[in-house]
Amino acid sequence: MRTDKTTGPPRGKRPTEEKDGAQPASFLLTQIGSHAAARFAERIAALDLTPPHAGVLRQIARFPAISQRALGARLGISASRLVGLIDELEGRGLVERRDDPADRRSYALQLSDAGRRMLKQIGTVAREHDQAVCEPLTAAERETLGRLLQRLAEHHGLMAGIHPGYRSM
Amino acid sequence: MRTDKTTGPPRGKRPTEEKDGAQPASFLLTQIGSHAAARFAERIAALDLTPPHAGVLRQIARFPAISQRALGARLGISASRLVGLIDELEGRGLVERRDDPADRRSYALQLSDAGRRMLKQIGTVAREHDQAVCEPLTAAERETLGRLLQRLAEHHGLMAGIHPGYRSM
DNA sequence: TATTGTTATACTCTATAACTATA
DNA sequence: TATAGTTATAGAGTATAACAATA
Repeated sequence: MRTDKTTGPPRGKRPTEEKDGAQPASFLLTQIGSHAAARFAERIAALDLTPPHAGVLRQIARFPAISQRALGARLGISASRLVGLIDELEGRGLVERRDDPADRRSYALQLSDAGRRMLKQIGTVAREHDQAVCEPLTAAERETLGRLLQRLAEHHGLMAGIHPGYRSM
Repeated sequence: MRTDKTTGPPRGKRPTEEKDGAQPASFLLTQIGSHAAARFAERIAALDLTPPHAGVLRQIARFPAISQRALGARLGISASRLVGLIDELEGRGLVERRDDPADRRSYALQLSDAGRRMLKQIGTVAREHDQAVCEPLTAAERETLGRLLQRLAEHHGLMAGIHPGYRSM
């Protein structure tokens, strides 16, 4: 028997129109995470790269001689899509497709010297980005935030460099 | 004259292959935020809704009689895209396009009773989602995380219900 | 017969521009 | 002339399926 107060907007307290008090943490995570991803994409666009490009370079550095297939699986990117990404990076001399002596179907992906330099620049950009994102927090607060987020990431099975949202953008 | 140690993978310490110690908070935010968004999308799919649908319902509840144009601006969604979203919600009897007496070009969007009930269900799902996301944290830790995230959101100008990533998915 | 890289194809999502009816 | 909603169109991004070479 719902009492029929259907007309107005009496949801909770509605303190003001601009800010609700205390949103759920999960909502804030989605919102800030999306914002952070967009800002990072803007920054590395200055290097003529997209987030997927950066992810590819990082993973090749981490696992030299990895095959395209394995790399795709690791990043959550389809093999067919990876072809284009590697094409672009190879075309710019950042990545090399060497022959895999053990299996002539596969490539053994390697970073070139230029690729390693680019990765260093990405690191610099990433640190600047991190500074900007965490700007309003003290060092101690950043430490606290980092620990809590790390716990969440581990709980949800999110591993190291994998798939931070290599979609769209 | 760079000493030529170009072959190996001597980046930093490389403690193990599976987990790096301490990733930047910004990266964790992107990763967890993306994960949380995907999980929320899964949950409301059980209500036959997408995140943009939920955002539309929430904003109409918050600003009854809002026009489509204003709603789109508020959500960061183009006016043309909003047409389809509202069509779907209206087709399911959740939203009503009433005439705006002040301006015959505009609609005055309203939630129906069914729309309000649906919004309640979304609220329930959202709470379950929040629980799941924050599961490994104690109540005190959730409180701490929430405060830190709120500070970040305010610093970056992210307002209440706006654009938590109503893209793709 | 299975797998690697590749290509072809199709599908989803979304925005921009053009259109109408009001203002 | 400008604005609300709508429709048409086009572009970006991505995955799935088919294909050739190799295992």
